[in-house]
Amino acid sequence: MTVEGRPGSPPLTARQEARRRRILHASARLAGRGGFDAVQMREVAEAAEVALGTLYRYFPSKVHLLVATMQDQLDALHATLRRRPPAGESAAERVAETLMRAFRALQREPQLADAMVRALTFADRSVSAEVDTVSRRTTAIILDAMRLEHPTPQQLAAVRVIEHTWHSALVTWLSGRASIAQVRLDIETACRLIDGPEAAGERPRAAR
Amino acid sequence: MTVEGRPGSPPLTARQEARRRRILHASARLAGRGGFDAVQMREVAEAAEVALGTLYRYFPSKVHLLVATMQDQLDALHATLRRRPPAGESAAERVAETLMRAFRALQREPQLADAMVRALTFADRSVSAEVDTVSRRTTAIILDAMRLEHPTPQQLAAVRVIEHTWHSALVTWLSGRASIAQVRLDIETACRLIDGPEAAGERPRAAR
DNA sequence: CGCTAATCTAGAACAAGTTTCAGAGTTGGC
DNA sequence: GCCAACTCTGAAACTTGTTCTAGATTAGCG
Repeated sequence: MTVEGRPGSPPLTARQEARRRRILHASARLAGRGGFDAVQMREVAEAAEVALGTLYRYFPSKVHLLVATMQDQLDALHATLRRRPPAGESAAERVAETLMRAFRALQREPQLADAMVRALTFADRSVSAEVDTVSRRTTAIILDAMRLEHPTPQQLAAVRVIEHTWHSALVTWLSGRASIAQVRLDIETACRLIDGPEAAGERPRAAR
Repeated sequence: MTVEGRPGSPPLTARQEARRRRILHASARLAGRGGFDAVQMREVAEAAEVALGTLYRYFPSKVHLLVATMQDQLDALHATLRRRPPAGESAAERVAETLMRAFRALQREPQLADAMVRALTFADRSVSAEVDTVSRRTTAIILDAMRLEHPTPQQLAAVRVIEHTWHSALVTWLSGRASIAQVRLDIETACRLIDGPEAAGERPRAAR
């Protein structure tokens, strides 16, 4: 029914792919200004030179659109990180460094971050597949940073908590209820879980 | 400007207090059925026998209304918990038990939980004061469960991460992306942070 | 009581997300 | 090149959150 950029569904023609790209671009640009509220479906359609009905065929709701926008941004981030991997000594350090780097990227476009994160947490069941994709990509980024051959089940559990912390801390920062320092502390605290409770002596300390 | 039930602002007359109560009651009832979407301002106003404009004078937006509803529910929960405190031996156990108990309470009214949590995470800056109140009450509940005389800074940091985990896990459960077992595991994982990385034999003992 | 300011009501009006529909344009298969 | 099926467009309509207005009610006060 829906076109969807996901590989697997009917492949898009070049023009369709271009439309999809224009839409995502317009979405990100509008979000970069006023945040969630500034992404108005009529304006996105106009900016992407597409009819409103078409926009809705590509993305069945504003939330779908913004979650897709987030997938896009995450991909870009992941690529960047692969090019310059984190340098910490322990897995915990590398994860914390990676997340803080992602965080600084979001800081540069706080309005865009606002739009994407609000969409993500506001998403209801009808978007759960897409949200899940975002979640899986986030997990992949964290696991990449850990650089472990065989993460233990406990470490995987730790990754889940870290992700929760990351999302929630982001939300509190975006709504002005936590400072950046606080976010960093929260992330570092959660990352302590990676090295496990036996962490003798060594405690997370800022790399560099 | 706004009436607000918060003590401090102009005291409400009995009729106003009654209106406020009717509104919150109607809100919770509607949320208990269809969740966030079912809480429609016109319907709340009608059910509470109040004009739409009055509803907006008491709660300046749907999100404000639902966050206030959450404050209400949290108060009730906190009272219940005080009556029957958690019984675990370590602070971590008691916190996990408390949160799982809260979680079961929410499970009984998943639609209501959905409405409240969605409102909470969707809230923008204009609601941050109210959201902060909710957050502080949650913190109080957790600290109560820990029953520590002097929580260390690290333990306070752990509480923050636990709260993040709690919120975010709730969101993923509500959107059908995590099972209850998974939520429990996540909460228990986060609670491991309380007992601290030095987890040797005995640690934070209950002040009892 | 009677006055004045604040509050409440009913209802219209507005804004933005979403749906719908008729007609024009594309595409893929033959 | 031509047809059938699908896609896109433009515009109107519908829904629900939010705002506004004019007139009724109520509360506080002398």
